[in-house]
Amino acid sequence: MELTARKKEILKVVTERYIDAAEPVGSKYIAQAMGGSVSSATIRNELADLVEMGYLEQPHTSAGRIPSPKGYRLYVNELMERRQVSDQEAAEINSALQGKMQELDSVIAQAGQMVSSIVNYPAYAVAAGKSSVTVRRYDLLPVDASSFIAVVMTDDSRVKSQLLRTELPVEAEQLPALANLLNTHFTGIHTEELGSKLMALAPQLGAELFMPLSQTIEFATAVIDSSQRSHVFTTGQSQILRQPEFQDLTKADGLMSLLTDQKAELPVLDENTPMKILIGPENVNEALKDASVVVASYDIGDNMRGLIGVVGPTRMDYATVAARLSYFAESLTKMFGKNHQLPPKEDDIP
Amino acid sequence: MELTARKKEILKVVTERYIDAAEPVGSKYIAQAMGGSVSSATIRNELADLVEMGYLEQPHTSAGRIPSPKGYRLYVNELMERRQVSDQEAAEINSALQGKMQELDSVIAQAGQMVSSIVNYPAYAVAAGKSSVTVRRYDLLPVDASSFIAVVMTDDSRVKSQLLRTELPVEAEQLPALANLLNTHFTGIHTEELGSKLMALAPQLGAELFMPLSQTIEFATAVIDSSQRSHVFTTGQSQILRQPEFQDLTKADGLMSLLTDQKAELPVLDENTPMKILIGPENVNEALKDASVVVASYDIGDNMRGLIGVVGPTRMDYATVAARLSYFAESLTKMFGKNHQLPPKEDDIP
DNA sequence: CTTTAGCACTCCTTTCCCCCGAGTGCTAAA
DNA sequence: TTTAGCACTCGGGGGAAAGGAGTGCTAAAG
Repeated sequence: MELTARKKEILKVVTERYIDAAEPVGSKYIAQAMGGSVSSATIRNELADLVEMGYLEQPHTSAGRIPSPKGYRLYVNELMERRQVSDQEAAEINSALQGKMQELDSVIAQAGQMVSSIVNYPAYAVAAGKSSVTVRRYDLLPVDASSFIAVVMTDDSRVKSQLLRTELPVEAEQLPALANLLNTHFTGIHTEELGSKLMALAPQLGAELFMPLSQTIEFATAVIDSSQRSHVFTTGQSQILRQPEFQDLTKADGLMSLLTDQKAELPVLDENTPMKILIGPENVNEALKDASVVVASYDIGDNMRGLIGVVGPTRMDYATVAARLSYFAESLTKMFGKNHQLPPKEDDIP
Repeated sequence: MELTARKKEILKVVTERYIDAAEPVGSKYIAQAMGGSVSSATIRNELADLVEMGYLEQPHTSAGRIPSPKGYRLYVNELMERRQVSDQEAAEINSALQGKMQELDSVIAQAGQMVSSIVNYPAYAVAAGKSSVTVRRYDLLPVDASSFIAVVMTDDSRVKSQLLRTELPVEAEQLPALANLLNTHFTGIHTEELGSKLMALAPQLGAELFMPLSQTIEFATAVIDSSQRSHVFTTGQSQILRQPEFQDLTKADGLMSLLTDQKAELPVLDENTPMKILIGPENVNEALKDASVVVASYDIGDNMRGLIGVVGPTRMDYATVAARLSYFAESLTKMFGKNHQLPPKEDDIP
């Protein structure tokens, strides 16, 4: 059977109406919405076809129709009018982004919050880690006899520091030599090698040098780890309780757990994809089978990307969410790009 | 009317039964639970008294009784058997705490997670900030012509660092002098004074010195701010959906919002109080009026305290939660105390 | 071949009612 | 003061019935 223009129009009307009202849509409404050019009986014939073709579903015999995931997919791909954010929305987004230039993770988390409040669904923001981070440089600063500060700068320009306590006293004079050792042997290499290289060097060093060296390496490893790990921030979880489809506690529970305790399971985006819409069963995660996700990415700099996603019912307002989300992502890209350097990055501990 | 021993026993039976079953408790059950020494009719007389005295409530005329907040309060204060954590529980807690010695905020957030999974209620953890933090020391490290690293150490022994980009080139040779300036004029003073002092010094400095100075001060201000701000971490929110009393969506929604988007509203503990139980209407926050909170504090060192709280229905199992929470808090205090110094603290960005 | 009016039919939802039973409150006796 | 006895209350469960939105089919019209 062929998907005529009229069938598509009907599908569009059904989808948009269902997005709005969360109730099955009847033939009479559709006929009216289409300007009354055809009767409801004609519509009913078409509806039967659309059900047969798998674009619509019927909760029960005498109910109206709702879009199936396949129907949503077609709607999103072809039928949906790509909305533009209004000037007012754009102004709101821009003003919200103003002066928010803080540490990286904080900006990212706040972006999530803003998106959630803009679209009225829960949102999540991922600070994607670079795949392989190495240390570019070490500095050691004397504090007192039993402690010093280690400063580690990574090749993605993050700088982290920590106060380290030593068991044996360390002479302030030894620190430059130690730093020199670190900078010659322990820069530009991956985590695993750090340990082995340390072991290789161990015999040549006395305990009073080895200990602070190993502490610094341990710290550097932690820095790299946290730099590589993606942190996920979520907000607006309570929004899902306000959606009629999640009045059913079991569904809400699954989603809620996902959004609070299993954030890492939330869908991400492979490189080069600016935005993606995942509808119901298209999601891999079980808890998301009854939900949809819109996720977009933005550039941060130094080959790094941020991710921002919105979780809602399959019935979610894709046009609006997609428009706002992509505008938002673009704004973030611009914002990070403007200071054509990296933004002043700060340590990122979740 | 007097609160006889038997009345108290009845109140205890009712409370514990209700905690367990979440259903109103009838006179027959109580008579049986008390060993059958008295008849249900006698119990009914007593129950009527207890209702009159405000310790119990009756959902409707022909239903059993449930404890009122006042009843819970008496139960918690007097009747509840202070539970000890079992050896097994203690072992679990201890093993969970092993090797978790990471950065401060991370430890604290994890503590919240552990508590939540131990008690099966949502939990929150607060990293309480010190009231007035000042910078103890500055270091400036050269990077290249247009950037340098600022390292700031606060008087609560946190060390933070950031890469700062300058607009005008900075000579590496100027940095020590600049650091010296900072260390003489900008240590040990509060945030507000930092700015004014900077202004006072401005006329004496050229732009190529003033800019990096002011950037460093700005960074120091941010460090102090984030050090003073309390960060709240929450987990296990989805647990509340599993409580029968929160099947009512509106109540669940309020609590959920509180636990996800208004964390700052969660009750804290004034100094010197090791643990507190807040029952239903005793809570100030509207969303918590139908819930109870058990919150405990532990010592971190340097006069700092951490807070850990559990949110549940008023019917929550106070004895178990309180026992586990206080054991947990004590364990944390011990853990932080063991390294009688501060644990290696790391930068804490939420 | 498509569209349309007409109409019987389906099935969900709401409402009402009735009954059941747990539990009470009261009375009167032990 | 305690207890047995008993009438009474009230919420909850289970149909049955009414209501209504919407369908599917048929037959006629375009």
